[in-house]
Amino acid sequence: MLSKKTKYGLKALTFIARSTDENPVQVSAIAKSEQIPQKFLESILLTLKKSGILGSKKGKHGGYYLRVSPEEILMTEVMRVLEGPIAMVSCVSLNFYEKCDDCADEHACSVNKLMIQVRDSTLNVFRNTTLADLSGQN
Amino acid sequence: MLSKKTKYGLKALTFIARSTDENPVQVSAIAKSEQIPQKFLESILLTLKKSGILGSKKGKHGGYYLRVSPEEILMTEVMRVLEGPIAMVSCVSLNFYEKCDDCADEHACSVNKLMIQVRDSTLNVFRNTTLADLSGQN
DNA sequence: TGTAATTCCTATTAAATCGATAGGATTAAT
DNA sequence: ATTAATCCTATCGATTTAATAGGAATTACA
Repeated sequence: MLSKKTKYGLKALTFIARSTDENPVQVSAIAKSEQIPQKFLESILLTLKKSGILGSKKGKHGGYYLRVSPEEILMTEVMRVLEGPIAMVSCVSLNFYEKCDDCADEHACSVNKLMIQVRDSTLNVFRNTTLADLSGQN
Repeated sequence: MLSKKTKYGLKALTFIARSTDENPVQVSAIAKSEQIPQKFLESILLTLKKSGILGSKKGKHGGYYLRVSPEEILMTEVMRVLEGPIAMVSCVSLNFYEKCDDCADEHACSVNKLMIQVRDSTLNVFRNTTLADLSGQN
């Protein structure tokens, strides 16, 4: 299941992408509009900032903004930052690979084979979807 | 992430599908071969039995067996029994649908749109994979 | 220069879930 | 009867998740 962190993060990014204002978007505005607990949202946007997807301005009239245009923000990147590995088992993860301890030979493992297919089909979606698609700018 | 329950369950089903023995397959044999805690595996196989995928025979020389041939056992069914919903959010689940409380209009929700695509691409894999594929009988 | 408004940071908590274990009841073969 | 297997219920510890709390740092602007 998708974590609320990811769900809130995606909604927030969509909100920011849709904003036409000159000024950066404030956490309070997003929280109110999207019904997200503000303090929780703060920490999520901070994560997105540290990963380089968002930029921020502190102090009065501060807030968050996209560092690049929505068309350039791929779901692969967003999902990895918010949700972690895209693969359902780490032994088929491209970016977070780890060997299974209970599995001698990966290539002989039936779960491995299945999960590679799931990973690839999911990746195919995320690689072909940008924030612009989410925010309806295409 | 895939739960260990599902991972163990898939491995166990594969093991049973590969068994050429006349007699049903015993939990102890699977546990030993696949390095799965036996008591945990017991409860997993029981779940698979209650769902109708496995049959069982009690008492001495008892064990578990497939109720239909591997080619007829779809991953959609197995995954739903072991892991639950295939969708990442319940508002796009076909078999476990639930409305989001924080979301007024589903069709206007950017997360919803994205997760429908992920669901469909994952379903496409599970609908086209049977236990026979996992156990290498094709 | 002071005050208000905002992001930034750390710690804590409550609840839920997961993985595993324990102990025994029930059933069937020999 | 005895043995060996599934079946059933309950519990436990660890981890993760979602959220809250409190305040430090920074900036705009009067």
